[in-house]
Amino acid sequence: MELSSPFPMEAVAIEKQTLHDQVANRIRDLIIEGHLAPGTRIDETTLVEQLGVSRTPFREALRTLAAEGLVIIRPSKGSVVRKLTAQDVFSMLELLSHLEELAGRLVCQRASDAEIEGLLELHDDMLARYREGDRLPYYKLNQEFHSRVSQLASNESLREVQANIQARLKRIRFLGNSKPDYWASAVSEHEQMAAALRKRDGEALGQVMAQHLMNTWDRVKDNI
Amino acid sequence: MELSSPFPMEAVAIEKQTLHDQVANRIRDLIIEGHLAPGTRIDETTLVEQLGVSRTPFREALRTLAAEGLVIIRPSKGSVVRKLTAQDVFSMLELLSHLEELAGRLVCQRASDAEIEGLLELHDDMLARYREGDRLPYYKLNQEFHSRVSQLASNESLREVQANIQARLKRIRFLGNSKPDYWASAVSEHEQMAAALRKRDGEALGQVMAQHLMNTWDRVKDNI
DNA sequence: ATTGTATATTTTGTATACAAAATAAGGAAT
DNA sequence: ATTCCTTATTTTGTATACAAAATATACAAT
Repeated sequence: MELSSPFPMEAVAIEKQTLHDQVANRIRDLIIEGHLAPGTRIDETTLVEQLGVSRTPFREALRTLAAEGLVIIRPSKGSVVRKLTAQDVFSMLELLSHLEELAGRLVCQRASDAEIEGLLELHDDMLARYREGDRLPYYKLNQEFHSRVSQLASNESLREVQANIQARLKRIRFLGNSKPDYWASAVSEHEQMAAALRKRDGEALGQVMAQHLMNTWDRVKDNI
Repeated sequence: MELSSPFPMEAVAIEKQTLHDQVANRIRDLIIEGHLAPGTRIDETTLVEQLGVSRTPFREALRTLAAEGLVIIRPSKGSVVRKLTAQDVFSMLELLSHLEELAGRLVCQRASDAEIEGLLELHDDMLARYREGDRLPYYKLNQEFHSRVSQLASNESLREVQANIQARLKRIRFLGNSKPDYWASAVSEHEQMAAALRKRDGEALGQVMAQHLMNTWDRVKDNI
């Protein structure tokens, strides 16, 4: 496995995209960006028309989205955008915090010095964005940071599962960082992560990352 | 959430099964039971004929199986049964061991006395099957035991992820238990689990369950 | 024989057509 | 008006038909 490559995902993703995949991506975006609110019924006829495709690839897309947990298909009764209960979100964050804990420990064991260096640079970028108050770039870098930790843990299954949960939570996490005071504390947690990374202290890194996630829960729990 | 119900899964599964789901189940079985070996190309025309359905539900089934990680769809080039590399299996077991560790700890915190009692009974049954040398019933009870622990951890996301990984590993695990000496040591690990459960010692239970999985790796690693 | 190229065949992807549900609409009876 | 039943209408599920790739085959040139 080529772990030191900077773009392992992109390399495989070049595979020609089938219509089905494009549709899945578009619907996914609609859901994440809130154009299709949780609980909404997914109207095949209008959506199909809007996307300009036939029902066949559309329905295949729905199947994959259902498997990803973004959509619920109720046989003969249509599909709806999955609505997360507070309990759903808690269970995801609880699980995710343990996954990140594991990822943190593994990164310290398995990543090369250069890779750790790369993570720290990312962290510095984030900090700069925070100081400038550039919320969206910060958010993107944050995503990138976590997904890179996940990569560098060198456990493909772990990476997949984390990516899936992140995708489901995407909308909610964005919400969580929208209040400035929360932002400050999130940043300070990231400072701790960077410190642990520098020392390659897997135990500490794992702890902070887990804590970070459980704090996220506190931030969002009342908005669900 | 109804956690004390003995059959929460079955309750929702009653939902009328669409053809697509039946096909997915059948193909899944074919894969798990080894009738469709890893790496085999999935020939739509023959499979479709064999199952007596049209291509539409069949292809939808393939999509869900792909999302579950059992099948790989290469655009325009057909689908193949996913072949697990040693590294794949290791990454799954590494992840799974941490998930079970988490599940073990949570069960000790969250399950009722009656539920723990139920687990212990299951354990006794397993032991009886082991003494009689009834391999298949033991295997089934073992599956049941682990999936029940997963249930009683009261974290739906955790349960889903575990179930998915278990499904992917099913064939391999079956293999792992096929040698008698391995069986004995697996049983002794289960004894330790039961002991920890009786004391509600989450830490200990988590440790044994994780260890149990990593031993599984040792058992199977040369057969992949 | 080997390589290359053109053509035929198969396989895959998508659209449409038809069947079977489910839902909505329209009365009749109370 | 409310409930029930019957009949449209819409929506969902599945099969088939057509289009576009990919693969295999046949043959010529070297």
